[in-house]
Amino acid sequence: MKKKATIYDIAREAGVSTATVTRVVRGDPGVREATRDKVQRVIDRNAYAPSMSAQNLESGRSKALAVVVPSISNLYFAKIFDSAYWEAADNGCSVRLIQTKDNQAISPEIVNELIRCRMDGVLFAGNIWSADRADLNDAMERLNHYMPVAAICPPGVELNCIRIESDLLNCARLPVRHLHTLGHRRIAFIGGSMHSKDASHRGATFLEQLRLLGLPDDPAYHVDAGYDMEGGERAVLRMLSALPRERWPSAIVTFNDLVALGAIRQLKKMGQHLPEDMAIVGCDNLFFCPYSDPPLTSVDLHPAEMAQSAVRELLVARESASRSFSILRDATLVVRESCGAALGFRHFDT
Amino acid sequence: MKKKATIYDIAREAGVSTATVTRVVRGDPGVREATRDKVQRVIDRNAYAPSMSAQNLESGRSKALAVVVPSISNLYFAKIFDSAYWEAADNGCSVRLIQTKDNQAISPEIVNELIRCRMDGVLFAGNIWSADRADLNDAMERLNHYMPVAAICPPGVELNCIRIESDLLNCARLPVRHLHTLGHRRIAFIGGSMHSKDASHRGATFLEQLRLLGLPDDPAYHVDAGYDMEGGERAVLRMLSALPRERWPSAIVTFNDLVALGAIRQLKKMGQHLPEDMAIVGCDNLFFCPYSDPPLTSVDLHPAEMAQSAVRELLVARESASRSFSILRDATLVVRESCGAALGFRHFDT
DNA sequence: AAAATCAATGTTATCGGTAACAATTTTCTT
DNA sequence: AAGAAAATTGTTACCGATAACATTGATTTT
Repeated sequence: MKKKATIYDIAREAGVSTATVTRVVRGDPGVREATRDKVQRVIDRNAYAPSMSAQNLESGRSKALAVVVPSISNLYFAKIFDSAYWEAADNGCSVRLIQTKDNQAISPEIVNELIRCRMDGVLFAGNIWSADRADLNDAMERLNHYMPVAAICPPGVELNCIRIESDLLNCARLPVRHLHTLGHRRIAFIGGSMHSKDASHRGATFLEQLRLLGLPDDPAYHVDAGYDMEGGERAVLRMLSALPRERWPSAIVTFNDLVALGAIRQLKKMGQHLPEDMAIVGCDNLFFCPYSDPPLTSVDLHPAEMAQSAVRELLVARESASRSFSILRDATLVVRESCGAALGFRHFDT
Repeated sequence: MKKKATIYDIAREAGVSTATVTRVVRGDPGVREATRDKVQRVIDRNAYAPSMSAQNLESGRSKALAVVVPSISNLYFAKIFDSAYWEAADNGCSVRLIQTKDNQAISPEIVNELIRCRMDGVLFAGNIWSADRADLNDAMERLNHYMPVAAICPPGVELNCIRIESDLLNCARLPVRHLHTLGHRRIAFIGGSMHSKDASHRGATFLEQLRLLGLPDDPAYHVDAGYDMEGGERAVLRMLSALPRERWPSAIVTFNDLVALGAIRQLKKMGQHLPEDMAIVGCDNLFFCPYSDPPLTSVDLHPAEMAQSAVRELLVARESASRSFSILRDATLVVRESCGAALGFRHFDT
């Protein structure tokens, strides 16, 4: 590897001052054509580009945001990052991706890293709010010294930052109402881990909807399913094994599409026909929903739009002072065949 | 936002020199307990952490790698990034994700950005090698001034960098041989865009395998399918519509699992039973393969391991000089039900 | 008690770039 | 051609941290 060129190397080799090199690099006016050419040739020959560290140090700004997620291999978070990435790029900002090791906490190490990088803003997605309150407040406090903070979180969470709220109310209401309209009366929910506040929040909202419609909220219809396919399979097996056939639900609302995928597989293994014997609704509207068998009805929380809003607000907050407010983007139910809408109204309460 | 604290602020407020602050931050020995406590309190009160820009400038190293991919929403690239991220983290390195706008080129802007950031290394995934040769060599040349370069690419590509080769030979050979063993004689390939060298390389390898086994390499069995589900649907429709029923293939090898998913849907629409009427093999072994209907047999190129190797080599190359060599990780065929292996040997050559 | 040793802390040049201003040319006036 | 104005180009302090070295003060040695 050749020695990395600095602006001094370029200036010396071109026989000009560093200021002139800067002018040429930035395309500033007020440089004689001949000088510009001469300097540009030296720049090209050395593959020179000004060091970002030096620029950031000088300007005191990084022109970079951070997005903190549990895992980018999770399509939901990938959508969020992707959207944030391009929205920031449109505004001349880069985005750094930070993954959390333990899958949930907002650790002091991460806070430190964010501060060290002097980010212009940070967006948290994934359930940081289930961390210990004191730790969380402390982290927010520390971060707020240096940068605006945004978080995609359930409604009503107390967080001293820009809150982009997931529409968990509709996330539970839309599928339940839809299934109710189709004639379903025994509706089950297989939700994420009950240890997560996010998941239990969804579970609570789900139960509330059942009660509003006067439907049975049998605890046997509400089981922990984790966040993935295996969880979905196990949850269905556990739930149905524990119930006599005549008390089986006629519809299952799942925590997300992955859980739904697992649930579908397990139901098929148990000889159920979908959607005739059992309706299924997922959440996140991932790319494969139209391609599952049957095509999966799913709630779309519009993660990309939430991320876009978050980035916009962060960029605004860089300048101004307002730091704590919330934004909500309504969820949408995307109806496909797994909920059995095409079958028309039927009364499932045998 | 409070004024961001610098090491000078901390030093002044604690009544010590900057050197002592640095010592406390790093936990260096040789600081009196009382002094350490005093300084630490000021650090905590101000949520101070040393500026990375300043550190990088001083040390001349960024301790950061870059991973350049077309889109992180693509699960294959997400796996690569994820793996690179943690492998780098284990070695005290961070990883920056860069997405390419046009989905394939290694643009001068990206090269410039990489140099500006003074990355310690860069890993390219996605088909940069299909760019114009002159541009590509130029970009490599420029990058090599500043950092080691690695690329995940097809075998045999001429690239002046560390090449982590995808095992495209087996990627075509394994499914074709397997299907042949099961009795299939008319095997089709619906591949990525024919404009991409990667895709055409796979197509060529596929045809070669057919010839080696003495199977027909009818051009009608080889159609462009893009990279996603829609492409798979269209490709199947186009291929089968153009053929009389008796010349339909009995098996289809697809470019990747997404294309396979689309193909499966289209085949079902056309009334085909899978895998009895038609065997399908995908590629990438994505998470949903066990959950598709039928569960999808797929080739695994082990992207995570490739990324891990790439990062290791990049970290080694930081120190040493060797810069151009290649590594190959064998592909694996993961047999599930979509290829009909469970049905036993049958002769499909009606 | 003076000298030597060691522990704790301070000083300063430096990294690569930019901003603000200073200095030098060049071009234009009259 | 002298002086003014405009166009180029150069100089230097600074951004925040660290390394290398310098200094101070305390403790031990003789």
